Amino acid sequence: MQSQKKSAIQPERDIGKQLRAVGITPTQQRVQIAEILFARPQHLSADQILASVNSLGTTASKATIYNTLGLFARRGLIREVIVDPVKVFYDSNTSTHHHFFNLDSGELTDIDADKVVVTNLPELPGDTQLEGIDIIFRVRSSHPHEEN
Amino acid sequence: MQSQKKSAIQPERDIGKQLRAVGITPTQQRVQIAEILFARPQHLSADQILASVNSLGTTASKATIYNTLGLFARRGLIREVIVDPVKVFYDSNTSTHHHFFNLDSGELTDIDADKVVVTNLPELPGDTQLEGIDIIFRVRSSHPHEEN
DNA sequence: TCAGTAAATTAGATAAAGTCTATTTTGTTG
DNA sequence: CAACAAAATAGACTTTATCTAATTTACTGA
Ligand SMILES: [Mn+2]
Ligand SMILES: [Mn+2]
Ligand SMILES: [Zn+2]
Ligand SMILES: [Zn+2]
Repeated sequence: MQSQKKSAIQPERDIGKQLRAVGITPTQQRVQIAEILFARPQHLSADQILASVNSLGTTASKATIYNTLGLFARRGLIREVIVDPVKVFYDSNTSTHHHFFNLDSGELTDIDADKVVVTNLPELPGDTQLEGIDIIFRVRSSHPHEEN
Repeated sequence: MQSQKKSAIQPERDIGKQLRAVGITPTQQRVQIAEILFARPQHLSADQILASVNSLGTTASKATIYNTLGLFARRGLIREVIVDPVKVFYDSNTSTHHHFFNLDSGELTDIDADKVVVTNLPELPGDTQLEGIDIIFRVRSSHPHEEN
């Protein structure tokens, strides 16, 4: 049993492989960020991720957070969701799906792709190719709404 | 023909009525902003509207631009479109429709509602009411795409 | 082991969109 | 014209995100 692997769970290794699989060198910071995001399907802002990383042992700078999130998104490990005018959400659920966005709470919720069926599609503008379709159901918490 | 209306076109009056119809006092600045937006269906940023207003006779401050756009949106005269992470688009087309968003050029284009048919709708989360559905087709100008 | 190198991280400056506050301007009404 | 309310304004401020120049880390090959 000398030079054998330890039997303890090594999630870091797993994530390391996941990152290498898409050509990303798994640094300490990147692994931390990935661990947070990939723990479960969720929607986090850069700020939340920064806070989360720095609440654990290792810290990462704001610049690294943004660099890493951009890199992960370009490599398809996460998805950027633009629904809130003030900040981007990073979505660790990369399967095709849609969103409820609660305008009152700012909460973002997943909708399974098969819950929404789009039958008729428009033809694309000349010389463009489709990158993706975003469907957002904007909802309000139903208490008597004001206007003005 | 003494106290009769002049025969010249008076678009200001028209816009004045449109504003009053939704309970907005038509001030000089608001009318200017409305004239620019309502000239045709289009997607403009606050910055573009500010520049446009100030290139004409009357000027308006940044604060007034934002106040007015917010007011118009709340009263349903225009629609806010959230697709670009860095700025909001104000859409003078308030009929139900969807959008192409060209990620390369930042250009936003309308899609008639009847070009896209959504057959299956998800049930809303408990105690929320639907405010609207946004469907965005993200496209790229088709030249060999880079990654990294 | 260690020098050499490239990749990654970092602090902090900077940029841009949008909001807020205190003040002034404008318009209305008696 | 006086009194008042609504609207506009300058500029300070906040927040998200990017950029830059310097430092740190990690890998490679002798
Ligand atoms: Mn904003
Ligand atoms: Mn942004
Ligand atoms: Zn999602
Ligand atoms: Zn539109």
